[in-house]
Amino acid sequence: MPQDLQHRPKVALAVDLAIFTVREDRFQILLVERANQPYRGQLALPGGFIDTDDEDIDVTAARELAEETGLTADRLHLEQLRTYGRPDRDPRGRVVTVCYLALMPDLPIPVAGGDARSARWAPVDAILTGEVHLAFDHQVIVSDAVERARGKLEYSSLGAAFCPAEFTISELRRVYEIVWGQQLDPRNFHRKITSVAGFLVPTGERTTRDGGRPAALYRRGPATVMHPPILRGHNQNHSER
Amino acid sequence: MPQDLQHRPKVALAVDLAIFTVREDRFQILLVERANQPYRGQLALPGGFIDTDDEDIDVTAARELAEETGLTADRLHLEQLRTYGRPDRDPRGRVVTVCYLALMPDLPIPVAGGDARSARWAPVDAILTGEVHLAFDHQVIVSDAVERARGKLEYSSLGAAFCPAEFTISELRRVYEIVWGQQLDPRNFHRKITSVAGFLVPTGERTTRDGGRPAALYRRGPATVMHPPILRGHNQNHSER
DNA sequence: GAAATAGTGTCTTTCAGACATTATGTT
DNA sequence: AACATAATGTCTGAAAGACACTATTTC
Repeated sequence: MPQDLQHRPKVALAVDLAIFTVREDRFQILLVERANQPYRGQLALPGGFIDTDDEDIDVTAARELAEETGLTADRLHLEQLRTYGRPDRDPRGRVVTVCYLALMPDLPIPVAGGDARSARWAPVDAILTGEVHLAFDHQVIVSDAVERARGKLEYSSLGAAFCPAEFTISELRRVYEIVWGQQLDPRNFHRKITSVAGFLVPTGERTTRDGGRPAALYRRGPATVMHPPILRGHNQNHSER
Repeated sequence: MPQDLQHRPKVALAVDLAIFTVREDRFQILLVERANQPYRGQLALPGGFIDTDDEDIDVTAARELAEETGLTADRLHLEQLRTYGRPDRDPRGRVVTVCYLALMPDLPIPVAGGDARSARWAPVDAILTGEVHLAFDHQVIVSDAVERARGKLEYSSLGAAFCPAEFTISELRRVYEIVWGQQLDPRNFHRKITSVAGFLVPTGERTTRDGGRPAALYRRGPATVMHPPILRGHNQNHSER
């Protein structure tokens, strides 16, 4: 049994990103059109192979996110999702990919990154229904990522990651409604979200950008977890599965 | 930009396992003593490099679990935890490891697998406190794995994964108490756990192995998620973080 | 004024937490 | 009988869901 790495089989390791936003009243994900084979011309998740040996994969993901969106990782949420390693997932050979989940607000010029590939937003529904087809096993990855993102809204302050730095309660509620595809009662949402200490910090400012009575502006507070969580309806299967 | 994998830098890919059980009234994890350098003689998580190119990493994890415990993966719970890829985590060079979390009941001869390495159970507390030191970054991995396991008990039927095929409500409650390090009210636990449809299926049998009045035996039902969840006390920080 | 949205309050039901009581076995 | 644990029931308080009402802006 060899003690060094020379005799170990090695694999190509990729990092892929599922970058979500809420844009034009829809829950959307950033896709790129592949410039090269395989799957040339098809849509896929942005990502790439790891190329430096002196970099944590979390850092690689953050760097690629910055390349793709022009945003540094400290400005938005980035977390590891899962690693996918089916041997047949890439026709070129064994490629294992570590996937990350990122949530970002709808910023003016999020796309058109440094990369030459053309990036675009696509509604997640179109992918989940199979209406839009993706390269590799990215369909499955998107499905997992959406489930993770939706679940996280229940107990974390991550909904605010889709909002600009300062936002109103209504704007935050709209994010929840769009991501979950479900209407929420404005009064109860307001009560629930403001009752969590440290979750939202009022800026003191007000805005009328949503029309009607001016709404108080908030920014994200230090608290990240909500306990107990907001639950999205009872329409989920409690029993069977 | 090359289209094949020949020019891609590759890494050695490992699979490590965090195998938990409840044994002798303690929450324990399976560790092995390393037979080779680096960290020879030190305790570490069981695992190894992927050696076949035609195998999903999930399958690799299941196979190694079987080698280590003698149990097939369909008998116990196995899920991917996270991938760790700090460049300095292995002194031999770049090794990325995909870690898995496994939960198993306290079986008669779980250890003494086919592998030559000596395996042993260790209380997780000793690792979390730093009392027991582990090789590589396995300390961090165990910490993440424990947090995942504890959290999963809140909303899933995974507590039963620590129990034998047939178990009483009290035995299941003891699992929760030991994993969470927290006393639970027997009456309330009974009410809560039996109220979830499809969670526990009564076998019709009874046992007196716990003393006192005979308790009904149950086995795991088809339902896997509990909604709403059982919460472990209010002693967590709801706000700060 | 009307229309729109923000924010507060109230009522009801559900459920967690605390705890009493009864049931059924062993010694 | 005493003892141990199982199982069911009751009470209370907190919080979710449903919804009425008031407040403050624009048009």
